[in-house]
Formats: sequence, structure tokens, C-alpha cells
Amino acid sequence: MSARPPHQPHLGDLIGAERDIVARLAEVDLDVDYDALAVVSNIFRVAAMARRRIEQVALAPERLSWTAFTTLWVLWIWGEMESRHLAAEANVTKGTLTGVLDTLEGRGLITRRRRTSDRRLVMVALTDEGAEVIARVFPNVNATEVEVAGHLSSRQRRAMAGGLRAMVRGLAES
Amino acid sequence: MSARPPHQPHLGDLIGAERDIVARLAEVDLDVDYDALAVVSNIFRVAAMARRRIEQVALAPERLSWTAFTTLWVLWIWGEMESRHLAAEANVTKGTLTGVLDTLEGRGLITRRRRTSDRRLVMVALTDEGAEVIARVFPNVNATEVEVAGHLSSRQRRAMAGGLRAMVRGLAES
DNA sequence: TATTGTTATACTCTATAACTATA
DNA sequence: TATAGTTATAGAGTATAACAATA
Repeated sequence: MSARPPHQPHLGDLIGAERDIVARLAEVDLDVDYDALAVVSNIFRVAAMARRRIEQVALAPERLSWTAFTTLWVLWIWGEMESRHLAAEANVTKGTLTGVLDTLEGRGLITRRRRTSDRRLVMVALTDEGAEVIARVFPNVNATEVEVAGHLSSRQRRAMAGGLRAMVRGLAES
Repeated sequence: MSARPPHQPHLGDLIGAERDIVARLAEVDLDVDYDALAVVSNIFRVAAMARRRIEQVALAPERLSWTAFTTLWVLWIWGEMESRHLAAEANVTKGTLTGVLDTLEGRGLITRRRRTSDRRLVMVALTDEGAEVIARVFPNVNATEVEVAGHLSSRQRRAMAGGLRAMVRGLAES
């Protein structure tokens, strides 16, 4: 039982929140996997906090949306790429990608060209200015990532990275 | 150097992707914290995959959006609550919450009532039907969480949960 | 017939800010 | 003056489906 009065939820008191959840779910007599709940719900918490911070600190000053940044990043790392692969990498539908590419093309950051061998395909590449933008933005993104992961010991960081990779691999298969 | 030909990115080959990133960032001669990059970017990956799966498996059949589910969940755990606290818990702005509550109220899942002591405040609570819905939906959400976290050993799960809590606490303070 | 990219529709969520009613 | 909730606006993302061009 929590000593905290009702109508005043935890608001950042994570351990207290988790205790409340256990107590409440015991009341309603449901069979719950609390370890899985803790892992997944805290991944959502960290992801939301980190994304918000990156958007405010690194992306908003450059007027880049999250997806626009991801798109530039993928093109920066892997170079010119078919549109369908770019959509898969950036984790957006092809419809969404069309809109994002329209915006980035209008701002002169990417180019599109039809493939001659298969004229259904569109190749997307960074322009010089697009490369300049992502090279300027990424260090600020990484600095925010350092801030986020900096609350871990280096041992914790390694364990986290390993566990996350295992989850990504497992989810990609199933 | 990767043996993978250009124009065929990794698409699920996580280790290969991370190797490509290291190689490419060395080329452009930027000082990068790869540990922080790996932790944060893989948190985003797992969060996106898990959220998509939960939405498809558990929420879509009940016609609940992610935020609507979160709202019902918070009310289920902590009971009747001031609207401003509910917004903070559900991680949405008060404007967004107004819209979500309109929808849920229209479907008879929650109620709103003005506080008489301070008539600026609105108290939000589950209806009986709202409690039935969340009690029916949550086990399916938790089952998906088990699927997501099930790719970890129990030792990894504990390490993950601990690390994530440390990050949440650290981010909440700074 | 199947695939790629584009277009269209409808919905959800976001940030921001103005507005009201209350305190 | 400050606060809580509502309303309004514009933008970004989603799913779904229809469509034209191409294979």
C-alpha cells in the first residue's frame, strides 16, 4: 500500500508509480508479467523524453521534423538509395516518405531521379547543401544522446546496448 | 569495411548497420560517442517496433488510439484524477487531452465533473464500461510486452529495467 | 498480374497561443 | 495576476486505398 494520498499521482516518482501499479493490479486480480511491463513501459518513457529533447534542442532550430532528420541521416550514412529502401530504413510508409521528400526537395536538400533500368524506381540522394545540414545537425543530436545515456555507468551502457540489440533482432524475426 | 554492395542497406541487420555507421562517420571525421548513439537509437527502434505491435494486436480491435489507451490505463491505476495531472501522466499537452477526453466521453468510457471547491478544475474518472474496456485490453497489451521482453534473459531484463529507471530519473531531473 | 511511387481521405497527435472562467 | 481547461490553427504522421506507369 502506498502512503501517498489519492489525486496526487507520482509525477516522476518512478519507483512509487511501479509500486502503485503492482498494488492496483493485485486488487483487480489479473495475472501480469511485471518484469515485461517495467522493461517495455520504461523504454516508452525514455524514448518519449529523449525524442522530445532532441527535437527541441537539435532539430527545431534547423526546422527539421523527426522524420526529415531520419531521412537525411540514412542518406548521409548509406548514400544514394532507392525510395522504397529509404522508407523501410526511416520507418515510414511510402506515402509519408513522398511528402517528406517533397519538402526536402523543395528546400534543396535532396534530389530525386528515375532509374533508367527500371523506370518505376526513384533514386534519392543528398545534395551538397543537404550533406552540410546533416553534418551540422548530427553533432547536436549526438550531444543530446550523450546527455540521455550519460546517466548510466559504462557497464550499464554496454548491458543496455546488448539487451536492446537482442530485442531488435528478436522482434525483426517474429 | 562492409562487403555489402551499395543500394542495399541492412534492413534488419543491426550489427551490420552499426558497423556501417562507424565506418561512415570515421570518413567524415566527426567526433562521435558511439555508445550513446547505440543506446539511444536502439531505444527508438525497440519503442517503435513495440508500439506498432501493441497498436495492431491489442488496440486496433478495440478502436483505441495509443493516447486513449494510456489515458484509460492511468485512470484505472490511480482512480479519479484532476485533468492537469492526467495530462502530465499520459505525457500529452492539455489541448490534446481535451480532444481525447471528448472522444472517450462520447463513447461512455469516462466522465468529467467540475470541482466545487475550485471550479477551474475538472475531475476525470472511468465509467463502469471504461473499466471493463481497459480490463479487457490490458492483458493483451501485457502479452505483447512479454513477447517483446521475452527475447531477453531474466538477468538481462533486470539490468535493462535498472538502466532504464536510471535514465528516466536522470532525465526528469535535468 | 505485381510493383513503385504518387495522390487522396480521414484521423490522431503535436505545439502554440488565444480565450473563458475562475481564483 | 495567475491558473485550468477549452478552442483554434497549422503542421506532421498514420493507415488505407485508389491510381498511373512500368515490369
